[in-house]
Amino acid sequence: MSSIRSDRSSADDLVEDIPEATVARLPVYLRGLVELADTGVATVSSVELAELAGVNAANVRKDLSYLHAHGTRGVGYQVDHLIGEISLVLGDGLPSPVVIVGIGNLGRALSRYDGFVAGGFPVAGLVDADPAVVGRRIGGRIVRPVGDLPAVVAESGCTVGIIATPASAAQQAADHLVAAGISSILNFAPSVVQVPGHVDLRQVDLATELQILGYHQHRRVAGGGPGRVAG
Amino acid sequence: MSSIRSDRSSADDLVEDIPEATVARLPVYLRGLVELADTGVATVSSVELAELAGVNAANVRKDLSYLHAHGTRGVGYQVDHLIGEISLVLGDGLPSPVVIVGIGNLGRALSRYDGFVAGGFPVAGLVDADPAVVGRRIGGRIVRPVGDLPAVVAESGCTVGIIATPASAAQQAADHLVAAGISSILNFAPSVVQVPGHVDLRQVDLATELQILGYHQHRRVAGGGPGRVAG
DNA sequence: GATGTCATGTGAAGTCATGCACAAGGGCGT
DNA sequence: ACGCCCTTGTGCATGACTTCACATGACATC
Repeated sequence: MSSIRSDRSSADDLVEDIPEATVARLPVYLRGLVELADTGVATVSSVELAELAGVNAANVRKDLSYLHAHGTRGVGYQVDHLIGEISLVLGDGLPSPVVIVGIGNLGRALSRYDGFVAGGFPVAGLVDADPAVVGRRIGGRIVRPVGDLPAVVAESGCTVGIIATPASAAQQAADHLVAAGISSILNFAPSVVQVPGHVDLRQVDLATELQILGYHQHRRVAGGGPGRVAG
Repeated sequence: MSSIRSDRSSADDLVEDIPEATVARLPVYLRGLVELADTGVATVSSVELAELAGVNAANVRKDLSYLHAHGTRGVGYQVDHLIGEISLVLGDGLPSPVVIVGIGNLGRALSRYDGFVAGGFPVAGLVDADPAVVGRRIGGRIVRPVGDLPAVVAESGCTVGIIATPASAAQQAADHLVAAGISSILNFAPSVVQVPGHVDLRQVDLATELQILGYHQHRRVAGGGPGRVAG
């Protein structure tokens, strides 16, 4: 495993190439581990952690093998050590402030969302294109115009942008964020946006999720029923 | 393709087995297609649709081949026909009301989210465990106690539950929803919840998404530093 | 100190998804 | 009516991820 790509690096003993699927599970592991640590549990087996995260135990072991977080055979993994390793990999050592673009219903809710701060992602600024919204005070923060985006980014050194605009404004918002130097974007708008290759974009689409649920439900009722219900 | 699994059914010409990855893309296609239809476009090629959805063209064709939405060679796909087929597969013919559990910041935002109604998912009810919240009027709807969940579900015939509670209450909320007869759950709480096999559960986790972004960013800066791109 | 028990780490196989490349086929111009 | 061109539909190969199964290794007990 490590020998395969030993050609490069291994000088920096940091993460080299963690599969996306694994990366997506690490935060879930981390949550479970923190919970365990709060309960005073010192060690955890891959089976326990797997149960906590809702995945296969072998999967957990393989995932953790990508980090330098080795366990002890016959015992398990050390909870606090694992927390440290995963946090390190996720870049959680230093908090990354976020800026939220689009202060509508969703944007307001996100501004006040405790999970951001708790997860090391304090809200550094709020911007909106609507002059009627600019200047308002949301969760102790003043909404600034989109034109201030570069300034907000520069002041706070924030690196993550959250798009909470309507779909029609999402691409513009993304462009502004990219122009301001943001390199990671979380897009809540139901719209496909294009960004340069050096920018990382993730989509969180409520409507899509519901429609996927709708498919399975529709299928359960119509497709799985007796020859198809049809009402 | 059709001959492979002609052993069973083919009597019900409905969808039989669409890959998850395809299902996840269908809503994106649908959005693009509706947009095209609004612009008056009648036909679309797989290449155009692929660009609109941000995926590969062959992927689009393969995806659509799972539906009974065949195109015309040399021409492309008929936009309105495609819209009909995808809507049908996603069960979008009849709207599925949703009930939201947990009326905090996020729950309130979701209650007022226009995308739900537009996507055929009208909000049928709001419930919360906190007596201080119960009785309040949010977006024209009264918040009811969790105990009313079975009644709300029965009245509205809603089939989708949205969990917008804190993580600590998520499992309880899920249990209540399942007990009330809900078969599809969208969980916004940062917590793994267990549901019976006949219930479909999808996770939407803002903190996790941010942490995934954090990984890539961290990696770009720290891991990729000297000796690789770095800018 | 030897031995049994337990959990990790990983090779290997199986499953799923992606993308290329090309044959099949329909429409349009001449 | 013929043939060209364009786009669909899809076999196949590649790659990514998951899961099983087992050997490796550590700890505790006797």
